[in-house]
Amino acid sequence: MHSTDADKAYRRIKELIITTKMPPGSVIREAELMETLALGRTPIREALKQLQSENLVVVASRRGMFVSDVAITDLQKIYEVRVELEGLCVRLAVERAASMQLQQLKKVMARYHTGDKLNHSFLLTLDRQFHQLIAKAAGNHFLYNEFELFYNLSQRIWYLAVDRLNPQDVDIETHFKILAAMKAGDGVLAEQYMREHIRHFHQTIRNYL
Amino acid sequence: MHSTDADKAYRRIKELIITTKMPPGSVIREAELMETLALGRTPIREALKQLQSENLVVVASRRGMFVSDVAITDLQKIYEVRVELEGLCVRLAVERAASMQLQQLKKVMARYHTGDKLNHSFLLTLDRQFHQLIAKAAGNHFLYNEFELFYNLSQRIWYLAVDRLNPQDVDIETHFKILAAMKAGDGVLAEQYMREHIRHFHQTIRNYL
DNA sequence: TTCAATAACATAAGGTCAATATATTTATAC
DNA sequence: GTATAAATATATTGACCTTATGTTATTGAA
Repeated sequence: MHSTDADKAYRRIKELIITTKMPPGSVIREAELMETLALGRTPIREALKQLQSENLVVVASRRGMFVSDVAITDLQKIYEVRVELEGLCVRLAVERAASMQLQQLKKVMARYHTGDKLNHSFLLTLDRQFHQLIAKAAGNHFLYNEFELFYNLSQRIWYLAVDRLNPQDVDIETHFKILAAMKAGDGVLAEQYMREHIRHFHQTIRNYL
Repeated sequence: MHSTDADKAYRRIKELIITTKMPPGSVIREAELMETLALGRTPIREALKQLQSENLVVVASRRGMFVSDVAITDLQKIYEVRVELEGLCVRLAVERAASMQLQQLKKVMARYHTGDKLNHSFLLTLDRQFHQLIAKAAGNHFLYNEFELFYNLSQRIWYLAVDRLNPQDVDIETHFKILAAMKAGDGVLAEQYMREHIRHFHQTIRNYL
């Protein structure tokens, strides 16, 4: 399975934007990215166009491209959609998740006990995997696409505040509650925990911003 | 305000796909679209790439592009997300809608009384405008983007069944109930009606499919 | 009948040229 | 001399066209 240059460009630029290595509002020069990534104009352009539709890049016709800005109000807007989306995810996951998928969740959470609880990037990876597995387990690829979009937007804002954040701010504990509710087959409770978890995440960031 | 060729191509091809003039599963040839739309290869490609990210086009690398297929299960998947998304839209709209936006809704609904109730395309236009106004009134452009995506997917399936549908199947009545609840400031009730409305829409189509 | 070589075809990528928005400079009027 | 406006230079994306590459179907021989 070969991935195209356009896809490589897409993934790399997306990573740069989410981690704020390309900070919000900064100018994007096609020529610069062509050099940096050692790729042609076409794949770069396609990647940027895709990122535009994901609200990570803004294109001003014949003026320039920019990493999309992050308004203070964006956090609220992203949060209020994430809560619904991922609430739905976990509710559906309880109905549809195969036992294998629950096992995967358990395995991911087991890493929490062995890993470095003070390492930001470790905790973030864990959180992403957890949410991704649940979104996958919902068995709805349309929903999964939306989940990815909003999780990315959310994560970028997290990176904006990362220097001021404490590791214990990452609320991994609720993951265990969610998982327990899922195993018990209680979709309503699992959703409630998920909503709390996401609300906590966003409120923590808001306090530091 | 000039729109680019790529944007024109995007809008025209999207319309062709949603109205099933380009039916699900059919082959898309870049060269053919270049002739039909009298545009170059670049804008066509950009449009198709964008439509790919909206689940309307499937690109098989170096093999061909296709209008995305519609599985029977897609209706359910799209429905279950639409219900949440638009439920949230109307709930937020009740909190945030300016009085001008409520007036616009009223104006759109007034057309229902004067228009041709047996004309499918008229009713569909009305329905779209109604849902769009509410989604806009929610004051969250991230959410609005998602709304558009899922409404489009939903509408395409509607077109698949249009020949077997009766005009009275289009449940415009509930629009009035939603509007009334909105004016009364009852977000919970408005959301409940919206969910019913969307459920009704999808169940009707399912019966004919 | 099966497998390998090849031809045909479609997208992927590269590079050039064109269009346009913005900044800069220059000329003119007051 | 200064301010305003027109003209021009520059920078950046938009579009086009050519070439490369990979996939599939076909054809022919073992």
